[in-house]
Amino acid sequence: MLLQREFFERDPLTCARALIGQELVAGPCAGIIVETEAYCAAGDEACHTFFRPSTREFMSVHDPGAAYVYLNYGMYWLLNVLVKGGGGGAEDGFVLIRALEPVVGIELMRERRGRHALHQLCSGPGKLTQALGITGAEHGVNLCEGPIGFRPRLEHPQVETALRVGITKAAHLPWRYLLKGSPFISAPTSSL
DNA sequence: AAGAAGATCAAT
DNA sequence: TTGATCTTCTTG
Repeated sequence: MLLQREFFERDPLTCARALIGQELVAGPCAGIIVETEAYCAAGDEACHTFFRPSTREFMSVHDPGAAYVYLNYGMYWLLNVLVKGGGGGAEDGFVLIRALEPVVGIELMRERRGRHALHQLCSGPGKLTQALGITGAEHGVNLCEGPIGFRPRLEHPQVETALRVGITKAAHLPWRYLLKGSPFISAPTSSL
């Protein structure tokens, strides 16, 4: 059973934290989410809605739980989930899926990635989409219906926070969430 | 029409 | 530390 709409009817910070320890499933592959980041539609200069009209349009026409997939640096697909806590302001936004612990379909992930080591398969937002076969073709699809979606997994994971990775604007906000002690995260944590 | 910026990654 | 590579948006 996949996580349903009501899970994504919360603000980005709450959702980003709640997704840690859950499983991301994509067809024959799956992994435990060990790293996410929250982006808020209002008051967050790093969120695409701040400088991209097309992203604001995307938010307005899609339901919570929709996949927001975009090409970064001309090379890598990044997967977000649209969340809507209501109000159309800071309660709405996106959660970026940044890293997984590979669990199912590991051989296929290895083929797609061209890497063998477990910790090199999904330890970054561009890596995990490649490992799971997620591209722009999935942009806009709803993740509550499969074949891509989220499965409940860990009951009470220990979650840590840190600064978001790779951004220049609003870089001081501690909106990165990590599964405590996981060796599968994308980068060392930065101090707050 | 042209340019800049960008939520990355792997090789040097 | 650097190069690869392309979409979106802004400026002329």
